[in-house]
Amino acid sequence: MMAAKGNAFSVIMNAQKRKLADGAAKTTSQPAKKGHWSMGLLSSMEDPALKVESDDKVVIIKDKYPKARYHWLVLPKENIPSLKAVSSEQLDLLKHMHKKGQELIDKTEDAKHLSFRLGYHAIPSMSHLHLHVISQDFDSPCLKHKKHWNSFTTDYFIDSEKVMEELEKEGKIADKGSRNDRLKYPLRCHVCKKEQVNMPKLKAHILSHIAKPGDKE
DNA sequence: GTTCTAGAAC
DNA sequence: GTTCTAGAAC
Repeated sequence: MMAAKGNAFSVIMNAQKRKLADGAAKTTSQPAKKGHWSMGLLSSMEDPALKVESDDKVVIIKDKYPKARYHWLVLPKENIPSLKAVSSEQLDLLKHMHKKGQELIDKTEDAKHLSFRLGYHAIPSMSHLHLHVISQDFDSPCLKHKKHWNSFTTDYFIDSEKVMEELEKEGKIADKGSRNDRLKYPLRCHVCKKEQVNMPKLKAHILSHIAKPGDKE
């Protein structure tokens, strides 16, 4: 019988493990270095297990922790840290990313009965510009917390069209840092807008909105 | 971004 | 007693 969950030894060891996890990155609060978790998309882009397709400008990967039945990321090969670094110069690139995402949806026969959204997070955790392409079932074991939910169902999630429109009109993307509070909004069904008391209830509820085989369109 | 878990909520 | 969430991780 090895150490179970709560004894003094495992408590100390787990605390130590956690320290080491982030400790590799910083000694003060400075820009994230290579190897820090926020740089993880760089290695994910080269992970054959995640890679879906690529061309001369972009790579498409499966999200490592998908929040729905289909959840891809479209990333430019060019190193663009975030929307803050995007100018008119990249408008064609953003259009191309959107087109590649939409094409992938269109050729995924199994997803024909699902709706999709393409968009960006207002304040992404991970560096390297990435366009989310995500089906709207949100049926996934990786969708666990309020933060997950609200990041895809409030205006913390900004449709790709809106971003491209703003870029075309303003020549840049205004800072969306003020949208951080969206992550703390109450849990609300994205289809019928009914508020749910907690995540397990929400997850059970949204299943009722997914079309089942045999349902009419 | 995830993991882990203390303490609140039930 | 079990479920669930929120905050630390330097």
